[in-house]
Amino acid sequence: MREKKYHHGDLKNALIKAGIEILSQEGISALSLRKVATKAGVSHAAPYSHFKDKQDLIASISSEGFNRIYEKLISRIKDISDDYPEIKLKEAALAYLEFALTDSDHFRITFSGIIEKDKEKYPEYIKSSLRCFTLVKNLVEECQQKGILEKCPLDEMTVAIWSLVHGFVSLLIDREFSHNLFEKETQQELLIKLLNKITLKEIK
Amino acid sequence: MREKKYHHGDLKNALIKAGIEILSQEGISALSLRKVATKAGVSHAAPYSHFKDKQDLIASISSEGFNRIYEKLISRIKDISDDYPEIKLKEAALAYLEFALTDSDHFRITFSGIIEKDKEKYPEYIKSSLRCFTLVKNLVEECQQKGILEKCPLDEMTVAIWSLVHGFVSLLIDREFSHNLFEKETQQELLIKLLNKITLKEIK
DNA sequence: ACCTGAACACCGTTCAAGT
DNA sequence: ACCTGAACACCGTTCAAGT
Repeated sequence: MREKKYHHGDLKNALIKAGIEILSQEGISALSLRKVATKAGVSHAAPYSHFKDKQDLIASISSEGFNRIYEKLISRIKDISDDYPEIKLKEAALAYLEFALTDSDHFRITFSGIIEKDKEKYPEYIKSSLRCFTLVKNLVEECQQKGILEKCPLDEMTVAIWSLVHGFVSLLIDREFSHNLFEKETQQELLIKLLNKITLKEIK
Repeated sequence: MREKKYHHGDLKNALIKAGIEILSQEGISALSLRKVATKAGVSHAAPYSHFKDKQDLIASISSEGFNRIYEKLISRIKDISDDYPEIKLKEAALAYLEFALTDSDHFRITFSGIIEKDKEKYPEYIKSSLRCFTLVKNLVEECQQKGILEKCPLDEMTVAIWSLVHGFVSLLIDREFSHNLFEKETQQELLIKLLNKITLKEIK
């Protein structure tokens, strides 16, 4: 039972977690370094022992965003038979939508482009992002092999699928679709209909 | 030659313009009410005579974002014959991409969802946004009538097209696509290939 | 190595006061 | 009606100092 020095020994992760909690409770505009520090029970200058600046913390929060999306997709498709890649694709899209709806400010900050030019400075962010892209790519490849998706270059089809799903959920949480669009069908149903505009066989 | 009282008589628009300039020159993180006021040559409290708060100014900047997108699309397709709606659709998509690339921070703030729950409070924003949506809708309808796009419910196809294009350019300016994706083809070419995943006839 | 407290520049917002 | 200047609470960041 060794005593941890300072805080609980893993202040860095505690700060990331505190930041994500603030995002879900109070939203992006309330996310400040000082509030994150207070929430983690340390002084306002303590975060600077673990992060270069606020952007550095946001980069970590964004990486964790990709990690949570990855975990969510994986746990949603892991029990689906390889015989039905179109069901995997459908469930992955729905999981993506679900994350954006339930953790919308975390989703938003993950894709806020706040990293901008210095993206090379955040290798962990790149890694988490790429892992998600690869997951989608594998799903798309399975679908191509089973004749669900056209056999064009894999990267091209992956970008098409991701762009469609990402664009839809982004415009959705930004409330760009007028309300009467969802009288007849749910958001989930509409997303699947959109996917079916690209697939060769209908996903039900 | 009548003298205008205070400033130049249209401080409100001057503030919006100043904000957009800051966005293009220094980016979103540099956009502050105080800096906007200074740039327009007034005191830091002057904006409160024209905007309720910072969010209210951002709502106006976002409305202007939609207006500029609208003007850009219109001027790009106005000389194209009605016989080629697929060319109109293509040029509109390219214009959308162009705006996002050249004015990326203005584009980002327009879709930042900063309006959030109180969107009803910003009728001008809704109006500008809806005008863009309607423009796209008309293009999609023309394409459906000429057999370029499947004849499903109009709103459904419009959402599909807008989601695909919006998702692609959003992920692009957020640098989510790894660099080697664009070795063989340009961003423009890739966008058209994505569109062709949805169209019934190939757009060249 | 990790954290604190004081310090500084900057920000959003309010309000009494001026024209 | 429109703008100013002072005021206040809050923020990001730095730095000397403490353990």
